[in-house]
Amino acid sequence: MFIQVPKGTQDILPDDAPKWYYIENKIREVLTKYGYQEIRTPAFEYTELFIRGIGESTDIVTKEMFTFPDRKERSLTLRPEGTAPVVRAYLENNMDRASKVVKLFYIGSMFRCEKPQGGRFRQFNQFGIEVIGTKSPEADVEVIMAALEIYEKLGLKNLEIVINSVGCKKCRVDYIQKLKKFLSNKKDLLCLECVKRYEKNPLRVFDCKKDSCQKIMETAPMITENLCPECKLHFEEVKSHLDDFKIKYHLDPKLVRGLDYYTKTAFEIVGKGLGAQNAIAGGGRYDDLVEELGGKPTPGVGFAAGIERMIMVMNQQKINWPKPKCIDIFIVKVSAENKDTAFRLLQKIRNSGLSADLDYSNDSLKSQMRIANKIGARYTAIIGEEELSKDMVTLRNMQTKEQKKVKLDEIEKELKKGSGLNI
RNA sequence: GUGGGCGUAGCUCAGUUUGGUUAGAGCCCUGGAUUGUGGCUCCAGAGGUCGGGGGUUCAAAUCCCCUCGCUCACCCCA
Repeated sequence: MFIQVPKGTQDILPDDAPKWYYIENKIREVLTKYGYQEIRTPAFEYTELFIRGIGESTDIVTKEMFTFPDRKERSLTLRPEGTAPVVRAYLENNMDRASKVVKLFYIGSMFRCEKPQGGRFRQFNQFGIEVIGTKSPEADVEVIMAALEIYEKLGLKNLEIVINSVGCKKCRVDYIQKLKKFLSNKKDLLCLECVKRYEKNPLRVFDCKKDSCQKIMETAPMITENLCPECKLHFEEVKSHLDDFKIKYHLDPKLVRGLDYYTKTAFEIVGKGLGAQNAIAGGGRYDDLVEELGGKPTPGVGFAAGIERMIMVMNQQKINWPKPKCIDIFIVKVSAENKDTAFRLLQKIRNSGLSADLDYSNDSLKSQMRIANKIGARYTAIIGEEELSKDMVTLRNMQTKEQKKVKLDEIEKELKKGSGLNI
């Protein structure tokens, strides 16, 4: 076997590439309308950024990062997510001084060293947005609406919004204590995994799929019942704005996200029929992150969305992708003697702004016509003795089969007539 | 990291249970029928280390062991 792509990576082949730029353009179009500006950060950062940003005990940091030393033994890591780098860039470039609220978006590859699975890759692409500098619940809602509009414009259907509040530093600590207390005398009833979770992050016990653990958690205290007044009010306002815009959502007090920096609002957008990896976007508020990374206390909110998973949903829902543009004109030479003329004409047509191509081989006319047909050329320009003697080509409309002789100089004019060959 | 399924032509797959001549089909590709004209049809042709290595055997795509890859689920996430 030849060398293959590394595990969990993939080639985007010419047939699929247009899907990607179609999606990327739509993302840029919608987010620009919402007042966001694009930012591009490096593919790797100093490892410490992610340890401090995402959290030392998270799965991403403990077992999923591509980490390697540079030549001076400084530890680098391929970015596993986009928020920490954006906040780093925000601080490093003093963006807080330019305006009070900064609204950024990014599109790019992320890297996590996990075992690949349906909808899960080691290099995958996300787009995401970050609103830094406001604690207004309107920002939380705007972020969700921006994501929804992108999905809607691309034709995605059957999406569900799941939302929760995970509280702030203060009320979460109180709540976790309460939850631990509740679980402490039930530890022997929990599964092995959940006993570990109890120690590490008791909120995750809610996620366990085992019936026995679920049963115990039914009577557990809920975070939403234990929010401090500020968090409770914030959550109420977020919900009422969503109601106001008639955006349907599903409240899930058990939704806990895997990154430590989330506070208050946490949400996911879930696609149906995607298998186990069904979250196409996830995000929330991170009011402590900027400070964690060395800035002044500054609130923020955002989300990250998986582009591969979007494409999976779109393919599954049989969305009509825009057709890629075909070549305008394919030059066909009757014999090898017309090669030079054909080559010169080719470049001339290209210089006029039309797309053109030809087959460089000396294959038969029939074979060249087949190629023209296969690549979907709108017209062929046939060059032979007969045409050359009059400084003309035979222009053939490949759809209608109509053809006529046209002066070399008038090919461009002929094609640009609009309806094309009307002969 | 744990567990299941699968690797045969560029693609989709048959053949593996029960080892037995030159490993098949459809699509795709190339050429011809049509000597200056594509798609449809017909004809012909090309294309394979049967994922890789080792073992058993007179004989292995087929049985055994190892390995690599893909895939699904768990964990977690986009």
